[in-house]
Amino acid sequence: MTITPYIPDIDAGDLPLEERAYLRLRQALMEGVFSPGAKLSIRRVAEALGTSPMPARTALRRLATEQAVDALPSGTVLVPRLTRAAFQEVSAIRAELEPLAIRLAATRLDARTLDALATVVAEHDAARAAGKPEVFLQKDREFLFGLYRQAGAPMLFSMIEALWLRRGPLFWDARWILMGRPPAAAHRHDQMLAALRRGAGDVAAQELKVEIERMTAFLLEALPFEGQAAAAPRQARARR
Amino acid sequence: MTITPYIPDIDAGDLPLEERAYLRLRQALMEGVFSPGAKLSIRRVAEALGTSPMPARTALRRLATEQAVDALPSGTVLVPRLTRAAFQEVSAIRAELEPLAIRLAATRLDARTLDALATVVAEHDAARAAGKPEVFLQKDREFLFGLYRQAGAPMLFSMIEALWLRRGPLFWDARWILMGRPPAAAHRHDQMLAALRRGAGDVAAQELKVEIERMTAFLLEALPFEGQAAAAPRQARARR
DNA sequence: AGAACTCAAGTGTGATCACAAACACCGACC
DNA sequence: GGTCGGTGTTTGTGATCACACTTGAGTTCT
Repeated sequence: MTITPYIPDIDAGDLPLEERAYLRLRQALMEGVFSPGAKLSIRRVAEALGTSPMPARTALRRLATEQAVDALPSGTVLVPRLTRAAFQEVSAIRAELEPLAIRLAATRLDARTLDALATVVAEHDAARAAGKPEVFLQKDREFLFGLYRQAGAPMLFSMIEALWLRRGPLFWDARWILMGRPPAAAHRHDQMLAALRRGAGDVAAQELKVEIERMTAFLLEALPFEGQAAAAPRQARARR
Repeated sequence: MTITPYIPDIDAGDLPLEERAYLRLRQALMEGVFSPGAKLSIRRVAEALGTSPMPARTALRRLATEQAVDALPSGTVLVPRLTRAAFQEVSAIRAELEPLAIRLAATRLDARTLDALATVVAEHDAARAAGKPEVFLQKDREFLFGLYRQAGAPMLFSMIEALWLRRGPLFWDARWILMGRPPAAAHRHDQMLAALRRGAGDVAAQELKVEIERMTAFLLEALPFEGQAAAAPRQARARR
């Protein structure tokens, strides 16, 4: 069965084709366009992108480097299927890095940014009330990354992005479950904003850490993880 | 002046040329073979690697993706020159991730591994006494990464590697300064091992965090960041 | 009928080529 | 002397092609 996935376009400026291919695939991955376990063949992706295989090849290799996709020994690329252990690992790293980003951002936030973020939280809650999981998840991302961007730490930012990227396919499956959580337990974004307004970066960071750990525990219960997967990284390949 | 740096070979098994190119460049970068600010042209790297430009191109793009090198808008790749802020950022991330790795590893260490690591610490001290900075730094890496590998967290491991990669060129310049530090203040590896032997992973993690923060503070004082490096730019051996 | 084999289509890899933009160098000009 | 402009080179990009390996379906043999 050869599926040719639809890959959403982006508002590409004059970027090189390779860069555009990379960004488009990245976006598609984070939005859960590909189902876990799907095979991403170079030629087929190129076809879907409307380019020659070359840009698709480099883009896929780059994604494999940051472990956003898995690469088989043969070089074939698969959409990762997070195991229980891998999910726990991603969450543990998030629980360290994202609070760090909050602490760094706390010293640089101004009132205007805080107000903008409060709006995002309101939209987030509205999306939950309206039963729109896509908007719900998007606003969640928007709030947190809006905060992380203020940290002024580009490397940290891209590392966090990579973690979310890897988590993407899983969260797409979990979107209904996540939105259905009791609001009281669901998010602490209001409390975080309040802490940040009074300059208590450490408190906000701790709130976030708790939120991540709580959601992780919840999903470990709620989600049916499959036994095996998360292909091993490329090793020596048999060649005779 | 076209310098064609010597790039050390690796014990490549059967890997594709692109993968080998990536690993070789990565290794060279971490060992400080390239001086900060150097321009890495695709064709020249390919020549030094003995391949066509193609594998060199993909390898450089991959390194740029994980921010191990800097990419100009034109696509040209430069060896990063760490600014003061970037060095602080890398250190702050290390201070979160590496203790996490220690905590994860603590529950999985066995006596044999601990003994092997104790040997590495001994060699580390011997290298300091003998005044061999290359061995000194190498043993330091060997000890810590030997520990991190035991964490059983592949994604965390490769993120830490990426941080060291970025820090590589800087540390090469700092090798004499680092080795000259008073031994008492220099490393807490013995204390870490002792803590791990009695199962106190949190204590070991805290030791490491303190070590990282202390070394960062030390280097922020000792290294001339904005101007040019103290040591004469290490010249790569001309090849041809 | 079940298993091993065969073969053709599909796959990733890497070299080569064409092209446009960026760059460096050197002379002419103010 | 310093600045500007033109020109030849070098650079990154992307398409195309050849090749070896993998894969899977169809066939044949036991």
